[in-house]
Amino acid sequence: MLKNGSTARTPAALELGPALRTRRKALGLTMQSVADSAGLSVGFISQVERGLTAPSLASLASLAEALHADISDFLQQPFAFSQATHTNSRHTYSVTGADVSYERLTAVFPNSHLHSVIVHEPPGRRAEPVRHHGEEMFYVIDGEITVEIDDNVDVLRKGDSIHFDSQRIHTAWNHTTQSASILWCGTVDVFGDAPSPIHR
Amino acid sequence: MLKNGSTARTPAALELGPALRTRRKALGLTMQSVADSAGLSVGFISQVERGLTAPSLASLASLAEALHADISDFLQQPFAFSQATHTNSRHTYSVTGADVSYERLTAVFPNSHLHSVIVHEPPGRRAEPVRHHGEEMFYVIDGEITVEIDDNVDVLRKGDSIHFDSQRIHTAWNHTTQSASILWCGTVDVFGDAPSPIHR
DNA sequence: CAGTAAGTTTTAGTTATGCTAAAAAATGGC
DNA sequence: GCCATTTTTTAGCATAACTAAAACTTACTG
Repeated sequence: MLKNGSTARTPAALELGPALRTRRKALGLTMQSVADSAGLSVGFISQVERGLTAPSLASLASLAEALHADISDFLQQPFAFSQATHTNSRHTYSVTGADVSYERLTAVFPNSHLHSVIVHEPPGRRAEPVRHHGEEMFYVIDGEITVEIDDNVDVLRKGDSIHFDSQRIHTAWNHTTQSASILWCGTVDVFGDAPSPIHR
Repeated sequence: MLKNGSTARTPAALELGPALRTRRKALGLTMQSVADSAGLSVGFISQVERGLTAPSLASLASLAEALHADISDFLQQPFAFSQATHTNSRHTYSVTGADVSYERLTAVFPNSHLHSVIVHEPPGRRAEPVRHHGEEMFYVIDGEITVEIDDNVDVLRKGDSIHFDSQRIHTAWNHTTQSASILWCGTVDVFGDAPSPIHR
């Protein structure tokens, strides 16, 4: 992989070993005991922790389990950022054609996952059902909307909320005759900061 | 790995392929283009997506990058779940001693990362500055609060919001004489549903 | 429907590396 | 100093990660 240009910045790999070691130490365990409970050899643990070798996903899974952690705990890199937005000075997006508008609440920083918008949904408009990665949460600031997840229909009124796995087929619409304001929050990149999803 | 008792439940592996495929489809990409940008072969992509083979961490990293996603997005087992909460019927927590109260908005499903609460913050109360993994977002439903991130102080009023990396040292308090209601949303497990990390 | 182009699956093969076992080297009481 | 424990190093094997190319699908186009 080293000769492969596209992987030049080898992201997580550099941190993986040390992270595993830190975790093991935090639990006060010896390489031997971890090796045993993960079904691997001591020497190998040593190699992995020092980044001399990368474990297979299977081994990493065993390791994580032995360390009572989640695989993903070892594969992320931290970063710092923060941003506030204020009611009056918020930039509003409108999709041409539709009369929905969005106010963006979240910033983008390397590896940020959380995104949030206030959506002003006009009466009647109905979006295509979709499914994709991530999770979402709606909180109704004003008005009412109907949410359909798989075959489950729910009416949310002011102050209500819903939280679901985006892999379920979902859609929502404003069934009333007045505009609704929704605070949407999720792990899905709705802004297309990352090169945007192309739908046919 | 098959003979290894401790890995019996081979967790993520089973879902990894499909997850990658879902993501690729969501982006409207072809195996060829993904293969190219990840520096891998088409056939291999096919094998991986159908779970016939497991990619190495390095390849998985390239893949994730090509799919504009984070490795960890693919290593969690998806599960289907959704839950709505309604204003009147929401369970309210109160921490004994303090007079803050919380209304929980999110559900827990395996590997869910998104958590959300409505926090009713009484005047004056001030929490310890902390830093930890994850991201957070506040939205002020009612009242006002002061948020301090690193050395940056911000006053948020009704309708304002803030989004930040939890690794920055942060704290917030209600500087007014009236109660404030905050919608808090983040990737941090504030409920302690997941087995908690062991400190020291 | 034939013709072809784009996408995906299959197959067969090689190379690389994930991983082990065992020996060497630290580390650290007593 | 020595012995017990933990970690590092080395050498080597076998698995499976990965490729290239051919076969199969699907869908469009005149």
